[in-house]
Amino acid sequence: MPEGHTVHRIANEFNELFGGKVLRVDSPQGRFTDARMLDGQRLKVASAVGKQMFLHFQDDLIIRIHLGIYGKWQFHKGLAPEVVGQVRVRFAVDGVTAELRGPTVCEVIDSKALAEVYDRLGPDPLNPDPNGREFERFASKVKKSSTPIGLLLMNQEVISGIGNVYRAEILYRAKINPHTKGSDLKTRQISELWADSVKLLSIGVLHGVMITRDEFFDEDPGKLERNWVYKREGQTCRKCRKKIVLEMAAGRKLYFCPGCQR
DNA sequence: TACTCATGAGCAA
DNA sequence: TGCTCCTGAGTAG
Repeated sequence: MPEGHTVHRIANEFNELFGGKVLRVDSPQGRFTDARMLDGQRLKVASAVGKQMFLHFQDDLIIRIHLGIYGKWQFHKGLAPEVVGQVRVRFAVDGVTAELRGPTVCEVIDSKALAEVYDRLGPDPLNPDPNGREFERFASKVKKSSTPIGLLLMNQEVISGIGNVYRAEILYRAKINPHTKGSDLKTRQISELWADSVKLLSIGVLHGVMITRDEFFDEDPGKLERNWVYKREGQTCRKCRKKIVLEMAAGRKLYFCPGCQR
């Protein structure tokens, strides 16, 4: 489930399992041609911004990984398993192997290129600045834009880490219609969107799934009960009983409640 | 077995 | 806006 919370979880797991260690790196599929260059290097630290993960090795070697829709990580304890299917890259130490399949991006960059990636990305609710500067960046981009908030939340230059599920759920929780222009939102509403993003993504990191109903923040109720509107088109709203609507917006499915989100 | 769909994003028109 | 790429799960027949 590659929205920002998944990527941060994986980065945490990498730090626990591989941080400070010398890694064996190979590409069974053969498409990650830089695997040989990284093999035998020490991983300093893993970090994440939005949906992108960065593995920082010695000598200014950084692997940038973006899962896209299809990308997946699998961690195996014990002996390295036999390769099944298309494995882009494997990272291993004695007793642990991490396999990456189907990423949109898996490439080696240096710190200069990393800075350029950081510049492009909007603030990440999972890396909040205690001084509130990240919120200010988000608010200023939203206020200046005549684009609907439903599209702005999906734009990684505006806020990074939000995907289709959180987009729909965060707007529902804020009772904001996704077609509302960014510039028409009140500061209070933008502030609420940011605060709720911080909250929901943090819950997501904790559980590993996207739970957006407060009553289930402590325990996952299963995928049919986790959300308010996502994938619930045609079903009745859990609050106002109106039917949840599904529209296509910029090629992606957009779910909302026409009663609660006027 | 074949087809459809998905939590993403870059690019051309 | 539509096409393309990447992979695997679920479903129809």
